Amino acid sequence: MNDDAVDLRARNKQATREAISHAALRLAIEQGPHGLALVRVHDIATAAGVSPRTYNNYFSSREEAICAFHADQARRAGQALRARPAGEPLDQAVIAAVVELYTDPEPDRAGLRMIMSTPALEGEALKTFTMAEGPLAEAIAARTGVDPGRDLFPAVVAAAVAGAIRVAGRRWLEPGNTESFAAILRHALSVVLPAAPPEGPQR
Amino acid sequence: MNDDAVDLRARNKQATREAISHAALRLAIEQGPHGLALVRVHDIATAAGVSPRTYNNYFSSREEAICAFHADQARRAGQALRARPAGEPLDQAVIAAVVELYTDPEPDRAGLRMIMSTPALEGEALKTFTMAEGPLAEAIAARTGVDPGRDLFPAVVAAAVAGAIRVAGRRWLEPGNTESFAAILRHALSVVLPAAPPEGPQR
DNA sequence: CGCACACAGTGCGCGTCCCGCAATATCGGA
DNA sequence: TCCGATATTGCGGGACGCGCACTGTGTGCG
Repeated sequence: MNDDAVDLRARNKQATREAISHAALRLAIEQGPHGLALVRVHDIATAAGVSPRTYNNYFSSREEAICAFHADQARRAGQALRARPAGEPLDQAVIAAVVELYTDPEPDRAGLRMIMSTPALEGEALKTFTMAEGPLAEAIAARTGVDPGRDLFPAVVAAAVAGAIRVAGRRWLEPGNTESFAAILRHALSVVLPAAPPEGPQR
Repeated sequence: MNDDAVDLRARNKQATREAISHAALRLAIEQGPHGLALVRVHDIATAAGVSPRTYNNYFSSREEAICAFHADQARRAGQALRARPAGEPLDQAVIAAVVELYTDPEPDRAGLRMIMSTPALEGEALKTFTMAEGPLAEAIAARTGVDPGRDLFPAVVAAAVAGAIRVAGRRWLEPGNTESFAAILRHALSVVLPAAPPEGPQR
């Protein structure tokens, strides 16, 4: 959760965590959307070079392991927004932050498609996505000067943004699509982001 | 005029389905948010008056059984919107439809709180919520005359609406809250619903 | 320089779950 | 009333999640 780990020990831990997660995703992709049940824990552990028991020390379900990467990335949404210049309007700041976050490494089409077309994985992914709304909402609150405890605006906008990202991802994966993910993302976000913070301190 | 299966057999099936689901939710509430693991399949089945194997014929996981009610309700979002008068503006129609859908039987606080404070259940609930976005998006598309295959507007708005409902639910459950669910719901929806369909047939 | 400690990795075993298969009970319709 | 459809159930296997205890290695202190 903290990246200050200069600790070499923690580094190895993180490395094996990523190794397991990566192996899980890779095997899942190999089996295709309908073969999740065929991805045995034993296979994941072997592919990652650890024992099945160790795998279980890091993740308590295949879904969790497979979606770990997206979870980590989603967690960065809040700080991505905070990194935008302070004067920037909310809508532009959010769009810029999200586009940057989700296009720096162009998302893996196969992985995304795998997750979005597998109910069990989709549930896990949605959970992590929702978890990321909290930090994002706080960042929005900080930028707009709204008290998140008093007004729903930050949380609702954060949820809407997360939803727009999901929809954009879905569209991007559609067979006949030719547009870039960034373009779709901007379009989707522009639908919900005109939302303006409540005027004045009323209500 | 009736979508109720004239088939009496299907009725019984639906009845036992609800019996199992209801029993599952009740037991889960009894155990509290941290005792989901203590709700054994055997207990649910016994409480519902069926065998464990039958329980498994209806649901493939505890989470699914517990969240079945919310799933069914979420599925009605689309038709709730279609039931609104045709001339009504999109924002008012959606707000009216959603408020009606989620306040006719006032939601069960304990059940909602149970689900939202249990990660495993939350994932399942989010999945069902997301599933409901499809029909809702189609209804929005039909009302606005937008082709959902060409424009993201319907899907994005549907996702935003679902997000707003979630946020409203969360706020409603907060300890110090005194407002009615309907009021919170209207407020949350009003943040994202100013969104207007794309002008003209461009893009 | 070495030692004791903390902690990641591992093996084992138990309890539970999910589900395919096949037999049985039950109910609706002709 | 009887037949066919299907809902329910029992059984058994494969897999999983996790607590517990042990081992081996890197860490920091004396």
